[in-house]
Amino acid sequence: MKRDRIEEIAELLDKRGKLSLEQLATYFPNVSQMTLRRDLFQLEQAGKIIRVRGGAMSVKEVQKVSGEPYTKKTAIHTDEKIKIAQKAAALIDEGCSLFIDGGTTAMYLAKEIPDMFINVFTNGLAVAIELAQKRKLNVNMLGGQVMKDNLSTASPVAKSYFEDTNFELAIISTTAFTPESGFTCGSQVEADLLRLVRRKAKSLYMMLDSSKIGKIMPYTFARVEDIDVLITDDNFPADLKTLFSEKDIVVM
Amino acid sequence: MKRDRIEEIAELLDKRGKLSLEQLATYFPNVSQMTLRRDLFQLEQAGKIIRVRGGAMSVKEVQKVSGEPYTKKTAIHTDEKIKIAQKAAALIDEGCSLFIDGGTTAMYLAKEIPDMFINVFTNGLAVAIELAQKRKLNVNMLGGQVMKDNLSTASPVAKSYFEDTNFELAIISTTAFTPESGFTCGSQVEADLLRLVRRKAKSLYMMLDSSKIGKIMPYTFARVEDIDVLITDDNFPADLKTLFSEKDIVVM
DNA sequence: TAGATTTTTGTAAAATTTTAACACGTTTGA
DNA sequence: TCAAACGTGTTAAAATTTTACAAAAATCTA
Repeated sequence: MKRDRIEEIAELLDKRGKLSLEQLATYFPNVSQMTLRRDLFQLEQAGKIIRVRGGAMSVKEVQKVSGEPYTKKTAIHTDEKIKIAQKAAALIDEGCSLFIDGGTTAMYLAKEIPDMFINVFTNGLAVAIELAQKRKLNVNMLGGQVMKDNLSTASPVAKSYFEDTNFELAIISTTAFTPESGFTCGSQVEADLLRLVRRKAKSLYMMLDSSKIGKIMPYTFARVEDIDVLITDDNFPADLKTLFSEKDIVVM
Repeated sequence: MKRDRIEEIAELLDKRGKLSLEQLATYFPNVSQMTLRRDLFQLEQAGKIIRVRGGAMSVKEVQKVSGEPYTKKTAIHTDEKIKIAQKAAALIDEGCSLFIDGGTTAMYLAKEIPDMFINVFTNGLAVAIELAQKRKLNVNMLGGQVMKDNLSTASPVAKSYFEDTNFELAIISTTAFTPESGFTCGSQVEADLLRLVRRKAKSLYMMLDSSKIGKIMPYTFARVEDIDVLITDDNFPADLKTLFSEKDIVVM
């Protein structure tokens, strides 16, 4: 039981890279934090993890040369995003061809996608690296100028790149949403890219964590009626839910 | 002075592996612990160290353990590669536009390039992420299929991408070299890309760590006479040095 | 060069996390 | 069966980190 738990913790850390003690505690509700602490201590002794203030991280994570998440402040709304990502990952069918954007939610989606034969296009550097870990999966990176704040690329040249590529599905996450302005983002070229993706894809799934509702960014890249499925979390307001449902958009 | 101190801290940590804040404080008696703390925070952001309770440890230290395919590669001959990267970084002038490839040596180069106003094109995902950390620097990522073994992209589409872009300098690293076959790599599309880069760039600097001498890969992308500067380590054989020098190629 | 603005630094309190100590139930093995 | 060893939970104490604010230094600008 102890052994099992410790192994589970090690696996979790390998998957997540880094976990706080509180997050660990939610995974193991029937033991105390002190016990988990002692487990972490043992794993540290074994050289499998590194304890950092607030929790621990897997050694593997550090070994990824410039691995992103552990430096980033991914702390915000992580759990919601992971849940959304899990829902989205479940919607992907083997053999399909899809586009994923470069946001942080997309990053979690990349982690959750199981290793299977699919073609993925992305404009996210971190997303591409994460996906490259999977053997069966084929990753295609969109080129362009790298945006430093979210590690994704965008460029007008993408248009020509897309000419010869096809994908059935696009799963994108938004940084801001209001019913009036629709889904918006902060950069002109990014909006251009996403609009292009929207037109290219047969279906468009949108990942929206509820913390982004009510925010408006300068450029609209999609409106409510443009999407086919909305993937969100439990805090999604009921009135918005009906708004989407009325337009035959699946909310999950 | 801040910059210097931070660098000193990074070096110290690379040497010692792990240091407590108190130990650090004895090394820097004229600044407060809070300042050191902030320095460590910055270094953590840059991905060079990991802060642990009580102090910090260098990423290198952790990386010395075993790891994944890409990681494994980076672990070998690290010190030589870093030295080569430092030499190469010193050759970059502010304001210029250059291409860097996606290899592991290029990764170290990316780390060594100071934050200045330059334009960098790269086909390396990890390289792009590393460069994106720098404020003044502008990064452009080449798109294409992601090669999982070295986290770089290559695609025939790159050709069209390059049509409107210009760079004076290309610094690329090779995976194999012999005087007869020249600089070779393992993938057809990668060779295509590098040949294209070679023709686009006014000057071509090649990074070659001596462990790669004598190895041959299937595709030649450059011959001895194609390059302008060869950047290598101290173990570089004297006879090869003369071979390059005879063709007016700077060896350093 | 003076003045304004930004950056860097120091101090001390507040918040958080970790450790230590002890008690209690369970398992193990003679 | 009993005792020793082990795993666990609870609490208080210790240590570390973060935050907030002010002062000093450096940089920029007119």
